[in-house]
Amino acid sequence: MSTIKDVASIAGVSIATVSRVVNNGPKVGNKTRDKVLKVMAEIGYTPNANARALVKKKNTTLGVVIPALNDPFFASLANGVERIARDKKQHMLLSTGGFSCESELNAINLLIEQRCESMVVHSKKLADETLIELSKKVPGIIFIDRIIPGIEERCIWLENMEGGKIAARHLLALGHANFALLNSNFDIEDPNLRRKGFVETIENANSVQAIIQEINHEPTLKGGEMAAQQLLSLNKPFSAVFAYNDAMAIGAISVLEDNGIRIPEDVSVIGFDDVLLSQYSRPKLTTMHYPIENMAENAAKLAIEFGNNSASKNDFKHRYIPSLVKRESTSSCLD
Amino acid sequence: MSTIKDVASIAGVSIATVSRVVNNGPKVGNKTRDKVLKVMAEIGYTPNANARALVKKKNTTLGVVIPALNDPFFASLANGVERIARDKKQHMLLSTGGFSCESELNAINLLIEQRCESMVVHSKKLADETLIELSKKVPGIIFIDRIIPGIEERCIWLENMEGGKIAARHLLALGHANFALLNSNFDIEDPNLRRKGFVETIENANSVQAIIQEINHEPTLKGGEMAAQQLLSLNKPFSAVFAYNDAMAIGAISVLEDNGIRIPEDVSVIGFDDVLLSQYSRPKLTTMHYPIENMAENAAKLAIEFGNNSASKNDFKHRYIPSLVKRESTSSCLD
DNA sequence: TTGAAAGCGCTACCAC
DNA sequence: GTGGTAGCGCTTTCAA
Repeated sequence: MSTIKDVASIAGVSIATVSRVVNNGPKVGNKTRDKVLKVMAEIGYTPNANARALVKKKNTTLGVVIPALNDPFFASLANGVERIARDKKQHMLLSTGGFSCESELNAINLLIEQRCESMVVHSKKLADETLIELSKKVPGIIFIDRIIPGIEERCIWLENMEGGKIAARHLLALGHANFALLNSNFDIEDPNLRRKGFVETIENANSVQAIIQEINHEPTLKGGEMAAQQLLSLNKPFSAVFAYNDAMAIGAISVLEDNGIRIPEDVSVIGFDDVLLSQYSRPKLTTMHYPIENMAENAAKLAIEFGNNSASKNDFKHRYIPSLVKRESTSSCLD
Repeated sequence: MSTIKDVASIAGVSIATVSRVVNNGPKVGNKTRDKVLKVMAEIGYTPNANARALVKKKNTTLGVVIPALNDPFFASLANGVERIARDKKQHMLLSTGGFSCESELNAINLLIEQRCESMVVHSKKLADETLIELSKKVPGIIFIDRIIPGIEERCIWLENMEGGKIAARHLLALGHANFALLNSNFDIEDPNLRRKGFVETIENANSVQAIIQEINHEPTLKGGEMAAQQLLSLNKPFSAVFAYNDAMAIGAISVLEDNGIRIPEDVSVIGFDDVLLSQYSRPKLTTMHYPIENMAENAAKLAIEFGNNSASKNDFKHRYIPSLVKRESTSSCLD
């Protein structure tokens, strides 16, 4: 691949001049500029971003860490970040962190090696202290979907407990009293918070004798199916299901329907996340809207500002509340 | 951020020695190694990948270009590439190419600037000649989901026409004679090829008087809804629908059902791609399986081999044929 | 086993 | 307007 030297020598100018025209620098004669441009086109010169980053001590690369790509929730996250990257003429380096401590740390280190000045990181496994350490080392790092005491200004998060409460209130208002909670078995905070909000709200309600059966599984379509199967085998009555996410909800619905249970006539189901899929499932899924794409956009903007040391502190929203999207999978309890 | 010099001076050794321990180089005394390691940990040293890439004239970065992230089909593609990247200890740089010539070229150039030695590119808009030019400049570039005459060894593609044929044969075998083709209105080759295979097969069949109505829309859920709406308003009989992709198929099903048409009792619907969603739609979608993740993995391996000049030509599969996945959305024509 | 030094491709500063 | 050149952080000879 050709270098700036090649261009310079063919065009008969110095590399300084070539650099100026490449960077649209000022003070370049028109004929010189044209000549250089012509040579660049002829030999197909493309500047080396590594060399540039090295001398400028700065990248045009925005890093993202998500657990995996093939999950619509994380795809939306990445998509939000990507949009901002494009807006700000940055590139996006994506690194998947999987679901373990080590791989999350690896993914982040990779971005640091590339000297991404800004990064949006979705980490659930790493300890608070590790992340705080990291936040000191990398000024432009922002943690999404997590709240870390002490560095809240570097975090963007959703109030999971609120989500549980809102879902419970909705189901309670519909007259349900026998609940099933199909929760994630991942060892992270979110399922606990959602459960807490859900359970507390129900227990504080005056409905006599509300019961809640909880079953934990992988937060996937498959996991939802298995959880529903298990729920059915328990053989206890329930008229409302709160699933950890839309995937579980839809998996559960499919098993429930296969067993002759009508949604929402016999059982109401509510999901979480509001991924695209939930609008197209049958029945359309009632769910808690998680504004992840919007959050990701803000995280990316914040990361870039922090990376530039230009964070304007005040005008950023860090805390988001999910909202109920009422569709077709929930209805009044007919018992 | 600290550099190799910092480590060297604190540890009281030369930068050459530090470099050796960082790279697990040979011939480093044990105490020296330990001392250096200790300093690195203390000051939180992370090697600068840009500097490294500059001198080695080589990256550990595998580039990918896809149109967008928030489409499950492309997410699968990226996921396949990512898996191989991880296997081969490479990083993945993702660049979105959108749906225009300029943005596709931008996306590719970005990867070239970063000097990715290997890249998997999904380009539908750029001309063959441009891509051939590119393939000369970048030895490790592989084009996925496209076949470019002259550089077939650098391409991995699916036989779209075959897909259309197989879908048609399936529907014909079920006794259908009145067809609707809900095709993509994108100006690329795929919809044309799928149509060609579909239409030819039907016309060559001996069924008297087969009719095919074609409607074009965006290849999305929304587009499928609109296409179905339009189809209904045509007021002509049809008992089988071949959609450009699963999203359109599912969008169409939702409109059809809203209009009291039962799937598959009244109308059979077949999709294309076999994205995860199609397993969980109701009814479960009959579709053409597009082994995109597998293709992407192979593309990534190929890209890495070509990037290393070590392409072992013969043992790579370049041409893929879609296969029918029979689920619940198609059945015999009862008319 | 270790160090000195050249040089990767580029930007930015200083001369002219 | 243009050229010369130091130096970004690192790897890799070559010597010692």
